[in-house]
Amino acid sequence: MAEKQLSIKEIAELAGTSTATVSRVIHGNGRFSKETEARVLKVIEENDYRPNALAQALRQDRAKLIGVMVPDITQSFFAEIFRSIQSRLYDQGYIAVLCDSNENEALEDLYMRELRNMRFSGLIYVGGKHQPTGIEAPATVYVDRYPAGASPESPVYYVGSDNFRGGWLAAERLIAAGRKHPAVVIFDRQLSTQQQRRKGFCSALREHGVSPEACQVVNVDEVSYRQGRKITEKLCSGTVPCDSIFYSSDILALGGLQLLREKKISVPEDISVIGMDDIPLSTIMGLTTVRQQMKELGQLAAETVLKLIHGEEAPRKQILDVRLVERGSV
Amino acid sequence: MAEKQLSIKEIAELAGTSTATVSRVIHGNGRFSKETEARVLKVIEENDYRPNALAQALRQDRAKLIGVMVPDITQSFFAEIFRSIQSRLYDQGYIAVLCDSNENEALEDLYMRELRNMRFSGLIYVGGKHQPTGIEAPATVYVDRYPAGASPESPVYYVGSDNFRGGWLAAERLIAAGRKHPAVVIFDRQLSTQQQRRKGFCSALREHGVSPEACQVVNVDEVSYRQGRKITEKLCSGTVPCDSIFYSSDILALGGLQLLREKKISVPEDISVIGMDDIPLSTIMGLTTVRQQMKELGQLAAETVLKLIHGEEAPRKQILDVRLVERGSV
DNA sequence: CACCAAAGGGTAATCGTTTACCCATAGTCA
DNA sequence: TGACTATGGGTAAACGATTACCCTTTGGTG
Repeated sequence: MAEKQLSIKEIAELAGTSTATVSRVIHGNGRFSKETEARVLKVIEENDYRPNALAQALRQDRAKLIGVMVPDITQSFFAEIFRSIQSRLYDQGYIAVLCDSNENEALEDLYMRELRNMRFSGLIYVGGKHQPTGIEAPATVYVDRYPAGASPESPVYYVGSDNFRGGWLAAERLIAAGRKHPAVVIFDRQLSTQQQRRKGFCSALREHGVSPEACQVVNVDEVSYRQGRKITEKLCSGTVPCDSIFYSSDILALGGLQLLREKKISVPEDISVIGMDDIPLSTIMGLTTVRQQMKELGQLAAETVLKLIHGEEAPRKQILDVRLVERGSV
Repeated sequence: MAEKQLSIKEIAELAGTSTATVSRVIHGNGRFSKETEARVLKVIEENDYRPNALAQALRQDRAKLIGVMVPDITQSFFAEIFRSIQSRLYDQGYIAVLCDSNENEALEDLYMRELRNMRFSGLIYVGGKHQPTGIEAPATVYVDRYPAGASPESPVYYVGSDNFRGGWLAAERLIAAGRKHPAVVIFDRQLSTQQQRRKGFCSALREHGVSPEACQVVNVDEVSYRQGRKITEKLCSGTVPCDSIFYSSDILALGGLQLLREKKISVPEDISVIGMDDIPLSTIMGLTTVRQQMKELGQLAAETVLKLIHGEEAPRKQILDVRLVERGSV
């Protein structure tokens, strides 16, 4: 089996035609008779022939590669999205090339150069801060974070969750639990996702007659369990009263949960905790959270980038719904 | 900046030489004078020229791509390893292509076909069960799990942790804590890593005068928090006494920890718990565990595959040390 | 002076596709 | 009948690099 990959020339010879005809049959475009087609297909089948991807790409100056840029693949939120992207792209004959930039813009640019040198046909930019420099990516879709540089004049394709609603749902839930002194923990004030969550949260408070002034907004400079702990400790020992916390990421919330546990501060009696994302771990830890549809985000992103590549129309902005998942930490 | 990628022909023209000379200068092999070299390098520099990866690969029938096959990238153990592989390979001008097989052998084979069609030059097979079929991978390194099909006659290159010692350390620690009725939770009895951990664990018990019969060995059919919970519940409610558990993965252990907490079974007073891997989450959860050097595993794997590609000698089997990390769950 | 080797560098074939042209045959229509 | 037009399919030029050959010049050696 699979002795040696044949070339199109050899296939043509075996089928008694020219390479042009073989190529036409493969792509179903050109002109050929039913009989010729059958003959060629048979030979292809028998020899398990597949066109050399490199030659194809060289000729067309486009490889069937799609870059997927993520800030940190060890975060299950991104990993989950990547999986779904990869699987969707694979179905369409495209390879997803994961680039973990480690939240590092310089590294991002280096990866972009590499992708470009490979003549990639599209880019899915997950959780990125800036628009990649200089290099005009062929087809680009932003996922999760809306790029800072985007504006009505330079629109982008975006797939994300309804972050505003996420914040809103979290606030509503805390209010329903009778909480009066909430706090919000966000990652980076510049990020669109974080901003939206905060805004949604504060709007809901206002709506329900809770003064937003009663709400502390603090931020951390990294999404990690450690930072979740740290900020929670600060909130607990601060002078401002605090009876509930909305973390803009489950990772932060879980770190916080752990600290509260150690401090013997009982959840949800003394403090209510609510997260966002709903990573697998949250189920087991009993964290109430706002669920993002990770799988769907990835799928939609993949589909959108493929549409762009094929020159089809695609919506500029696709927002998926979020949902409150009750687990007992509120 | 970066208007349009120039071709070697254009570079040659600008430098007043032939493409052959440019190519020679780039690869530093052929024959050329100092002056020519300087002239060519200057033009390359000025135009930010980089050889078209596709053309290069087509010509040499080898692309600078290395497949990295993992069973589940959402597990931070694998994600961490991938990161380190990717970064090391990138330094040497190679691109890591992550393939998440979802523990699915059929899918693995499909990815292998794709990789082959792209003329990949190497494969790092992380946590894989079987040796990829048919397709003779150019240079292959196995990480973590030792492939089932390997034997002295068909040796493979392997990078892994000292799993036997990992089990041993865990057992020693439990014995030191005065535990008499340990249990071991492993994933798949067929996997070399799991076997070794169990063997190491049991050997240490024997060594310290604890009869291995007193030790329950149970297994789960998936590495997940959920399975960790489930098996722990079973262990607690069984008729066999059980005062300590060694989980062959932190993910399982954390699931167990959570269940014990809910059941108000106090850790470490009533039951000691010890995991393996030391994923980031374990720090925060206070899980005592046996640490694998993930970063180093990835790095070593990347270096080894590069050596193989370059036709250099490389050790067949590289085993990294593990270390007990005390955190209070024992 | 004849011969040879080494240094420096150019020519062109090649890798496996795609595709713009070109050509032959047969059928249609005025 | 002659002019056209499908229809089916072949030829060969790209795509951008690498590299086996070949050529020229220079200098050394007998």
